[in-house]
Amino acid sequence: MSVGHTAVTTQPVVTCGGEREDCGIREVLDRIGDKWSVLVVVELAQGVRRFRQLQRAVPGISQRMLTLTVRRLERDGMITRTVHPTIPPQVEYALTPMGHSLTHLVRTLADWSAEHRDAIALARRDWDELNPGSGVR
Amino acid sequence: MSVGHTAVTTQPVVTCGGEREDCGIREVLDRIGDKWSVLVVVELAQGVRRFRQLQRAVPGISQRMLTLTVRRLERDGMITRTVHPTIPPQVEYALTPMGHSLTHLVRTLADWSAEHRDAIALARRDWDELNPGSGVR
DNA sequence: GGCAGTAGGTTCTTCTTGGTAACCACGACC
DNA sequence: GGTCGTGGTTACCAAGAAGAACCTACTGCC
Repeated sequence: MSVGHTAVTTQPVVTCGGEREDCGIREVLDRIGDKWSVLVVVELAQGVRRFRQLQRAVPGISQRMLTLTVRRLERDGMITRTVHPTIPPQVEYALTPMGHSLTHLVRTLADWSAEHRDAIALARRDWDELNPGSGVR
Repeated sequence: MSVGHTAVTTQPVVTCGGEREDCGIREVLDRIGDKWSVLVVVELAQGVRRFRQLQRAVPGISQRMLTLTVRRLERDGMITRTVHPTIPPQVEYALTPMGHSLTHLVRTLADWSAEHRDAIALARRDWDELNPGSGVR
């Protein structure tokens, strides 16, 4: 911003570590940014769970969404799926080490949220008062 | 809280800080989990930007999506929008302190992503080999 | 006069996400 | 014999997010 001989157009000050703009943020968000993944991970952080247990622990999730969510998490190596060939079949889901490291990340998110929740709610109220009926939400 | 006289069914081991399952994770993800917010925040972390600058810096974003994104970020108190009543009007976007704290969070996300990217890609390939044509993505 | 740039707004269409419901096999329970 | 519970799958559908294309109003440049 200050002195420049030939004008530095856009000097990267806080890049993401040498990568372009994106870094890998989009990848993470594509993975856990959906509606249910983090909730399932948080529940599995408490211990091994079966399908119905998960469904009951995550209120509002449908069978299909839970199926899709655990499949994706399994595919990404975040959880393991163990089938016991009993009748009726028992399927157990558990976090992998990588899935467990994800819980730390989730914790960071939660901490940030708790820290700024009030300020955000306040900012929203102020903004909504100044811009009534703008349709932004 | 601890010792229960009538059997504690599921003892929370890694709760999110006393709140239910959710904590504030969903709030954060609802805020930054969309396709563009983090990218705009990352770009603004480099300094003050104008509308067109942002649009050029975030490849692929449409005018409308950029408008919506900056409006929402402004509403949540993450960025400020300063209009200079010149002709043509100049509008400058900048991070607030809270928006800046968000960049730290984003950094954490990026670090986690960089650390586990390879392992995830590997897990995916293995899974896709074992489950061909399952339709999961 | 015509084009580019600036900061959007408006409308239309497409794509993705998530939800609902039905169905399966199998045994247990009543 | 009907229903429940288990762990799914499949088909269908509604809502919202995103994209594309057009519009404004204003000025400076050639």
